[in-house]
Amino acid sequence: MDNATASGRVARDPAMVDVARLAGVSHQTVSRVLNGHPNVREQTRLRVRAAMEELGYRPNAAARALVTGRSQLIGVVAQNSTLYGPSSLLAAFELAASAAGFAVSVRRVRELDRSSIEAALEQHRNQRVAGIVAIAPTASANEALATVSAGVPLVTIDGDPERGAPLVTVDQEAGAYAATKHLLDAGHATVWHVSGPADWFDADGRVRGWRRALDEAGAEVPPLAAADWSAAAGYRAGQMLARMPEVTAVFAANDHLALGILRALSERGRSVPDDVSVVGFDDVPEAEFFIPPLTTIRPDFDAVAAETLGLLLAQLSGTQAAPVQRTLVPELVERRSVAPPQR
Amino acid sequence: MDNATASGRVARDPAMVDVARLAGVSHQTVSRVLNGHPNVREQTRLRVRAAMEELGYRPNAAARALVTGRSQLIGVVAQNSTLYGPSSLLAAFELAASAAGFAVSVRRVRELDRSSIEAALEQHRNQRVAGIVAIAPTASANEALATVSAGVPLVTIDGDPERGAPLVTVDQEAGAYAATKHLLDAGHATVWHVSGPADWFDADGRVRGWRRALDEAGAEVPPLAAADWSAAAGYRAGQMLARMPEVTAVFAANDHLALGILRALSERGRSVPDDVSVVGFDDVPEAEFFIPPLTTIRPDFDAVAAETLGLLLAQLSGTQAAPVQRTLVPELVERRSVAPPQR
DNA sequence: CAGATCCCTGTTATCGCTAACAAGTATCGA
DNA sequence: TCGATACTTGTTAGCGATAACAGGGATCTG
Repeated sequence: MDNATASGRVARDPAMVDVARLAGVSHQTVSRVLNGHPNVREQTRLRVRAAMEELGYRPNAAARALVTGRSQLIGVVAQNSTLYGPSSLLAAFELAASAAGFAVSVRRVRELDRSSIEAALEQHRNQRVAGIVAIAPTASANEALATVSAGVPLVTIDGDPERGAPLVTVDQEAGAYAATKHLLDAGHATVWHVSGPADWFDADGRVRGWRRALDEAGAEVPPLAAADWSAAAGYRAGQMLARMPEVTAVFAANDHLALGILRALSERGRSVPDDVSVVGFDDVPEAEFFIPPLTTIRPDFDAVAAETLGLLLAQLSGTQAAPVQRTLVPELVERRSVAPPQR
Repeated sequence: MDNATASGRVARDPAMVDVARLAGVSHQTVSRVLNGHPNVREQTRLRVRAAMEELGYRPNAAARALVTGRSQLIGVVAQNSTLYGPSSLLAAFELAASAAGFAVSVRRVRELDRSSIEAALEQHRNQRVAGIVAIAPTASANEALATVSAGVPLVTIDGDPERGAPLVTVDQEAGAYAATKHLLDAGHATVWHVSGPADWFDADGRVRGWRRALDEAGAEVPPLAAADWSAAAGYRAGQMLARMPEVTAVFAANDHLALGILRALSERGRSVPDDVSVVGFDDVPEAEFFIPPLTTIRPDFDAVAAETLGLLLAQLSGTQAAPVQRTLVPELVERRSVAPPQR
């Protein structure tokens, strides 16, 4: 019972053999045309292409993946968060990958713990993804990744540089250093810091950059205000800082913290930047419209995404055997939340 | 040349036949165990599971997809944006799908035009995705979707209710109505509106809800301030509104517009909420820390994601033949940006 | 002009799985 | 006790592509 009868119509989606039959060639020749193999006569190529067009032929990725053992899929493991940085990164990566002809399969995990990450990697490998990208900004996530051999090319974003695995990061320390130095250069005696969650590398790097800038300037290192990434935590920290007259400059670990700090300062009548200067990190699109417009540090997420894809593709093509790490230095964006301290 | 020799080791990843050999059954029985088929003896099931464990067997999704014609993949078409609403929605959907055992393949398009969307759908179908979710909040996106028969279950989010296709939306009109009514109830003679981009359904619905509330109250309908979704556009609109003494209440189409408006008002010395009341839409996490904390409308993105997945799974199981539409009503979150008008 | 070489194309085997059918054993009611 | 009806398992045949090899015709070389 051939359901591809002389009528020319087939019940199922057209496959390679259907195209081959219509074009009067073998399915192998169709395959060659599809994959751009050089040794096909021009005339044949045209005939095959016409047949594909006519039947609305669409290659079956599953069949191809089965025989080659590799799909045109890149797996991503990410945390379930709407934090600006990770979200932007992911969006940028998806766009870059789509442009390169890869689909991106995203697995969100609730927590970046060992078992969640392992499960996510497992499922990616079941799908026979060509490579995996892990957005792993915490220590626990990195420990988990270290114990798991992916079996496929793996690139980590925002991970642990010590691990020696392929990695793309934003240079948090350089950004924090620039932010702090900018405040010191404006004439402040020292700079206070409201930090992100302790187990994030990003937060840690920003603390280090802040401290290094203070050390180099010989400035006193004030106590660290530990927070998380939320505006709420920034507000709480800001309520403390606002009460201390000696606080004239604050570097917040991200823009949302800075927003909370701005409100706390405003509520206590401390003017920004006249009484207190504030610098953030991330340059969220709306930072320019905070009150006042926020001076901040801008990482280039598009560049991070592009580098990540590049590293992954290099591993796929086997060009790159040794692990490679790339670090991107963010830039300072000056707005109106910084001024010299008042006399 | 069998490379799975008596040594028990295989060069390639273990396949079903390897498990079968070790467990002393046929590969079909392994398949049955894997798929939870009922008619397998308990003892056999255990033996097979043990063999799977021992070999570290992992099913090959490509092979399964090839034979069944369907993968455990859900394709998503989304625009390349970091707007809070779509991003949150996507993250929530990814989490829900992961929990249900589906991978989510995301294709980002730069623009929601016909050819981009068609290309994205095309690639999803090549992957033999089980179903597709389109985040299609603009008219052009919906036109494109209407002309394309997906050939697989398709659920649209934020799309055109007129199309009659399966759809999940937030009730923009109800949200906007509630926001506007809240301001009128506070005693304002009328409410001005800064709207989102004209070709978005979300923006359109919010305009309609705003107008309906005004009409019902018999209030004058002031000219519409058309903007996009950005804080920058809000700021520009705010600069106009701040100059007009008769403006005492503004409903912004989203929180970031509201942020820009707040800054513009602040710059011209018009106090919120004393001189002007403002309501936003979205309830971004940091809205509580705007100056002042923003009264806004909160859509439940988790619920939207859950409904979407539910609709898709229902279509997959064939339970749901007729197109179904679900609408979720957002809630008002009262903060401090609304007060009665000054005497 | 014979033999080697290059192009182009076709044939066959295979990837790892599920579907469909077949067949053997156990359980049951008459 | 015997046929009917489970339940459990195995055998065979694809799914739609690529890989490897084979072979025929044209072109090149000496």
